[in-house]
Amino acid sequence: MAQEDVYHLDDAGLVLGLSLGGGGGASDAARHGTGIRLSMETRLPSPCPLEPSLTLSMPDEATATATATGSGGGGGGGGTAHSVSSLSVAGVKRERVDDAEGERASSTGAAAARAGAEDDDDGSTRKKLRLTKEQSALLEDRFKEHSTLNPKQKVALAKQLNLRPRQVEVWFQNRRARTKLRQTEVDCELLKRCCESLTEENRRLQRELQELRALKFAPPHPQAPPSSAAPQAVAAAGLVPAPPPPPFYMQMQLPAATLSLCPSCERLAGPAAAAKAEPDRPKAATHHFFNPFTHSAAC
DNA sequence: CTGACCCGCCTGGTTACATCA
DNA sequence: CATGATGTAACCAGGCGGGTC
Repeated sequence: MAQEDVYHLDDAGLVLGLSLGGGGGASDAARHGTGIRLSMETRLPSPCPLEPSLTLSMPDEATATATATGSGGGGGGGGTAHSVSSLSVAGVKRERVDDAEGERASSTGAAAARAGAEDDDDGSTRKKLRLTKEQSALLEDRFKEHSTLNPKQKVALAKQLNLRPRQVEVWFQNRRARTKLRQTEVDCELLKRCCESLTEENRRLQRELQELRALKFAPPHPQAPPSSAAPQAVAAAGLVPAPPPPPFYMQMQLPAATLSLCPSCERLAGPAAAAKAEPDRPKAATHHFFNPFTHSAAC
């Protein structure tokens, strides 16, 4: 699924581009975000008050756009087809992973917790653990500090929470996914509003262009009052000093790449906060996950 | 130096289960 | 009490980067 719409209005010097993409064979684009991009630029005379240059994209746009030519099928290619068959081997694989975790986790606490978690497991159905409020609160606190954990931190946190390291790992994975989902929802809403604004702006410019053409080819009539539908042109001639209000994309003044949502307080973080670099990420965390908590200035 | 292999971690997507209205 | 909606722990396949040989 990929869609790209580019609107050209050359006579007015306006170029609008909106591309919505995501999965559809671009494996990394699908894996590293929704691939939603919106760009807009105008080509107007420099003294013109309408000089917006807006680019909206997902936080990890560099990765998404740079590698969007990969072969298809990646990501959630698992689907239901494999899931059915994988049920029979899930236990085996999980056991292998847990064994590895157990070896890495030298603490007896983790082993004890693991044994306790599997005590009542009959092997046919997976028991769903419900984390306590205290466990969730501590996990949230750590997630706000860092959205990823290195192995040492993971084991230490698991020990502290009396959980298996694997459980801590899964919790962080799910937490990142939830954060990203909410961020995507926010971005989509923003893009929707922006698109509506641009559509309206496009209509207005089309009308203005028609008016200008009508004025150009109309016979000269010095007594004629200025047309209200071509305010900018007439204003440029010094006749009416009232330009229309700036469109939505100009009111925002924020590149979407720097907009982020803090799931805790549901507020957007500004560009200055997003400009900071996350200092000490774990070694393998090279997937450009944007952590709104370490960057956010909104909360 | 380069390629194959392994390992650990990541992601998006899915499933299963608990909880609640 | 039954049921659908929702949240989330647990899982999967596949990809990537780093280390080793």
